Amino acid sequence: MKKKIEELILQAVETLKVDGVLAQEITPNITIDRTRDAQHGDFASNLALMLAKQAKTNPRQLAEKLMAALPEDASIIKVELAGPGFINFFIDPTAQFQVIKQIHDQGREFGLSQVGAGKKVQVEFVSANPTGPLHVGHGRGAAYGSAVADLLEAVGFEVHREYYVNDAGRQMDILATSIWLRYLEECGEVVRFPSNAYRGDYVREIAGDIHKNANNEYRRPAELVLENIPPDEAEGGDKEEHIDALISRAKILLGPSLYQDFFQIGLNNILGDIKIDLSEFGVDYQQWFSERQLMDDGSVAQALERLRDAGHLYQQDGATWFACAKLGDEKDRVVVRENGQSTYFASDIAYHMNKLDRGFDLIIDIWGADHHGYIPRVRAALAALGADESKLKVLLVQFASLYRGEEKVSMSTRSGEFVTLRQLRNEVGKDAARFFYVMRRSEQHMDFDLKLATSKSNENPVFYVQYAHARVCSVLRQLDEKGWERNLLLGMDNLTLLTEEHETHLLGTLTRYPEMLERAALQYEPHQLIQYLRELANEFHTYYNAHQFLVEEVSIRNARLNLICAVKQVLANGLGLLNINTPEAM
RNA sequence: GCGCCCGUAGCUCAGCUGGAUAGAGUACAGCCCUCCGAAGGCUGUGGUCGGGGGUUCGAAUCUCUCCGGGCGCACCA
Repeated sequence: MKKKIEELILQAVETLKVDGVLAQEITPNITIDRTRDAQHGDFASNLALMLAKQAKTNPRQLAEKLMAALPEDASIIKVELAGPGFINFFIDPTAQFQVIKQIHDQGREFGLSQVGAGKKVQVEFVSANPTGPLHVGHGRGAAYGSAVADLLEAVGFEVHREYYVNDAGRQMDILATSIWLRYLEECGEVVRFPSNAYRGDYVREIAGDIHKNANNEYRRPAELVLENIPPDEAEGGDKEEHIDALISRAKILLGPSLYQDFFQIGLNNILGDIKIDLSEFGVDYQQWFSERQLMDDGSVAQALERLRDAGHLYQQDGATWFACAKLGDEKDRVVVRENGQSTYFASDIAYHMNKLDRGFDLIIDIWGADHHGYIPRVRAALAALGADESKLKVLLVQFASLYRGEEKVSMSTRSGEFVTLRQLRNEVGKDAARFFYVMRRSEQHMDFDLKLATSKSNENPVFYVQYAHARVCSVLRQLDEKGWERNLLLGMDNLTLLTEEHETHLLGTLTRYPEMLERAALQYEPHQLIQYLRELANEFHTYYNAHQFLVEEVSIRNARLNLICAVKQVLANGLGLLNINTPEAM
C-alpha cells in the first residue's frame, strides 16, 4: 500500500514536471508516513512542504496541484489537504481485510521478505573469553546478536552466526595456571592464591575433577612453585608480575605437555559449558572460530606480512608497530611484542581478513560498548589491507547494570562475583530473559533489576504478549466445548462485518507487520519487534474486553475468529523469531 | 584531558531516520467478571523532551556549547 502511494505521487510529480510547475532536475525523495492520528487518514505525504521552496510557491498551493495531478486509484477513497501542506490519504477499509486471508495463507511465512536475498552476512557475537562462564552481561549480547541474526534471516539474508573463541593468549594462561594452583590445593600444597588469578568456583571444580582423575600426577612442591616468585599485590608487589612469573613457573615445572593438559582441560570444560548455555538460551552458531587456529596455520603471520608489504609496519623499542594513526586511529598500535609474541590485535586483523576472504557481503561484529575504542584500529587495518571497510558494521551493546532492588550488583569475572547467565535463566526463564534483554535499544544503558525480573509478577511484559496468544487458544477451546465448529470460508466471506473500531485498528496493525519487520532487520533493532508485539497484544486484549467473539450469529462469529486467529499467527511469528515460546495456555 | 554512548512522566523506557495535540509500562486514585481466562480492560493524575544558542515553514529528532551519568584511552584480551 505504502509503495502504491509512492508510485502515485511519483506519477503526479512527473505530470507537474511536464506542466512546468516543477523543474525537470528535481528528483524528490518521496516518503510516505503512516499517520498517528486517524483524523489524518491512513498515510500522509509531506512532499509539498519539502518541494515548496524549490518550486517557489507556498506548500498548500503545491499540494493542491499535486493532488490534482494524482492518478485515480480504487483503493484510495479520499485524498485531503491538511495543515501547512500535508497530503493525507484515506484507504478503503475493505482493502485491509485482505491481510487476514494473506496471514492465513502464508501462516508462518507471513511477514518474511526477500530484501536481503542473495546477500551473505556474517554476524559475530558474544565471543566471550573462555575463561569463565557467561554472565548476565554476555546475555545481552547473546540475546541481541541472535535476534539481529534471526531478523536478517527473516528478510532474506543468508546468515552465518559465528563465535570467535579467544583460545590463545595470556588470559588463557592465567586460567590454566589458576586451575593448576587450585589443583595443588586439592593435593594439600599450601600456595597463596594470586589476587589476579581466576577465583570463581568453577576453577575449583575443574581442578577437583583433574585431581580425582589424575591424582598427584601434576603435583609439585609448593616451595618449588613459589621459589623466587615476585610478591603479589597483597605483599606490596605487582600482581601482573606475580601471575606472569607463576605462569612461567607452571610451564617449567610441568613441561609443555602436562601444562598443555591444564590449558586444554580448562578450555574444553568452559567452552563446552558456554556452548550448552547458549544453546539452552536459544542461541545457535554455524561456526566456532578458533583464534589459536589462526596463529597455528600462519594466518596471523600472513596478515602481518601483507601489512608489511603495504608499508604499514615499523620497528620501535623492540616491538613491531602498525601505523594506524594515519588511518584514523588515535595512535599506532603494537602487533608484535618485544618478546616476539603477536598481540590480540594482530590476531584480530588476521581474523577480519579471513572474514573478508570468505566472501561475505556484510560483516557484523557485535561488541560490548567497552570495546568501542577498538573500532578505529580494526577499520584502519582493513583500510591498510585494501579491503572494502564499508562491509564491516560494528554494533555496540551497552552494559546492563545489574540491580537487586536498589542495590547495584558489582561484577567481575576475575573475582568470581557475578550472576551467571545460567542463574538468570533458572530464575526468570529463557523467555523472560530474552524478552527483557531485547526490549531496549542496544545503545541504551540498561538497568536489569533482578528483583523485578525474578519476581514472577505480571510486571514482566513477556507474560502480557504470551497471554494474548494463550487467550486466542482459549477462545478456540471454548468454541470446541460449545460444540461449535469453526467455518473458515464463511468467516472469510464475511470479513466485511468487521467494522468495529477495535477491529479496524487490529487490521491496520496486522497489515503493518511486514514493513515493521523489514525496518527492524535493516536497522538492527529487534526492540522494534518487541514494541510491535506489545502493541498488537494490547489491541487484542482491548478488543477481547469490548466484544464477544463466540456469538450466536455464525457469520460474525467466524469473521471474528478469523481475525483473532490472524492475531495469534502474527504473535506466534514474532515471538518465534525471538525464540520465545508461544504457550497455548499459561 | 581526548573519544564513544546516554539524559523524554515519580521509576523503567518507546518516539517510524525533521512533521500535525510528545506516547507505553509501572506507581498512584477510581471503575469493570450471573458473559469467550481479571496474568485482562476502561477513566483520571503526572512533561519548560538536562540547560542555553543556531539551522527552517516546522526540532525530542540536525548543529554548536555547557551541565550531569556510563564506558574506553596497554608491548591485557
